[in-house]
Amino acid sequence: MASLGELERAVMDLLWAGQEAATANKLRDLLAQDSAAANGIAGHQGKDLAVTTVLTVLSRLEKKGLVERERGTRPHRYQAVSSRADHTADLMHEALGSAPDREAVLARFIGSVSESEAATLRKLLGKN
Amino acid sequence: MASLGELERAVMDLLWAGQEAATANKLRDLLAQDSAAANGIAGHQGKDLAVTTVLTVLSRLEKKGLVERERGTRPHRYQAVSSRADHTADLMHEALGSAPDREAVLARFIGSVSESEAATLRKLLGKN
DNA sequence: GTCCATTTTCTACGTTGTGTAGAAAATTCT
DNA sequence: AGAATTTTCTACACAACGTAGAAAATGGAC
Repeated sequence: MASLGELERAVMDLLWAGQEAATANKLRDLLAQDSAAANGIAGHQGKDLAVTTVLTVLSRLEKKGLVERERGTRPHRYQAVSSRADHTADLMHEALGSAPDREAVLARFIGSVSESEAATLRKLLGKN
Repeated sequence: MASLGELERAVMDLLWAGQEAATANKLRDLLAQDSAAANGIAGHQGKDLAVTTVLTVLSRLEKKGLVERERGTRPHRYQAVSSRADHTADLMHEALGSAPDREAVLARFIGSVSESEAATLRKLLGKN
């Protein structure tokens, strides 16, 4: 599937966090804020990227099928195709599917899950 | 963590499949066999790589912590550090851990698991 | 102890993915 | 139409990976 670079990931995180579709400019601003926060608010006014950079990344994410763009409105608006939870679950399935011995994988996986997660899983499996 | 290239993955698959530590030459031969089989046995005698290529890949895998080498014996012998099941389960945990909303991820994950896998999970989790 | 065959390390090149952005084209606003 | 905004095109640097030759290290034969 698609593994993401650092910036691609940051953009997806923003899209996943926000509920509405966002423009490239909006995303650029949010990225600047985030990086400022990351460096401690002191002075360092977080590297802000060129809008074209953000647009390039968005195009690549669109090509990878992770992002959808509304071409109708003039500043195009972008949104994640699927939720972070769905995407992450897909990644987990992808990993699981890459092994021929799925049962063994599940056994190891369960073996190293926290107790609260185990509880969550029991609940989820119980209902069916 | 470490994402693997195509050849790196092929080498790991061989190491995971075999129980004993293997030499680079042995792995080269196995890779040639595999690629021959992949192309249908007809003639195409599977591209065989230079041993140095295999050694380079093994070094990189060692640096990534996926492979361990015995330096004592003269043709060094290589083996996987952890089983494929362990490695795959680690990847799943890595994906899971990358999301802030783990419960949601688990819900999606369980939602798209086959019935037999669900059964396996119930068994592994003890409780009903 | 020297020479040869085997093995390992070092170095390198081509390709692809990603971060980055300027130049140019397209579109909208006034 | 002209100016401002937005999008596309093109490009470059850097890292990862597939690939392997050249050179160095090692072990065995004589």
